[in-house]
Amino acid sequence: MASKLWLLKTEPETFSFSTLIKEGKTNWNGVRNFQARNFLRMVQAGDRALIYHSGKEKAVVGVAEVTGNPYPDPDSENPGDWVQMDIRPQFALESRVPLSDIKEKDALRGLLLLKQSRLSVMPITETEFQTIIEMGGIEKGEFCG
DNA sequence: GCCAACGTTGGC
DNA sequence: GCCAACGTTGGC
Repeated sequence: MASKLWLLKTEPETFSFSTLIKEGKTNWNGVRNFQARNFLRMVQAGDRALIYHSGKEKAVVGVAEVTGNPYPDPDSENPGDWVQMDIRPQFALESRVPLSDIKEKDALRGLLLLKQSRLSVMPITETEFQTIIEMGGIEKGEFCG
């Protein structure tokens, strides 16, 4: 099964990539948006995700790996309806990629983030993923995909 | 601080 | 089922 690529959005004041690195893993939960949930259900173990900081930062800061398939979020009123997943940090970008740079890049014009900034889980293409991490100073092939 | 986009709620 | 009002989020 080919692994998929995602972009996960978080408020760094609430949860940041550096916290993820410090803790070594986290439980990605609390998604209460139908569209985001539908994407989250499509995530599978081994998928990778860019981590984007919204708010003051507005930049992609790193890459995380999904360590297990999504499972019910016990914090929700209807645990059957909502899911969560476990992720771990893979690597931080050498330089963060600000939203302003993303907007100027032709290859990233179709990025869902630009149209629906409120979506907390969204799919991205291989090209978009590669483009962003290269903008972040990571050479293609520098990590094991 | 403001506005745009989106989601939710409630009246009809 | 429609739509207005309101709340939330996020960017500027």
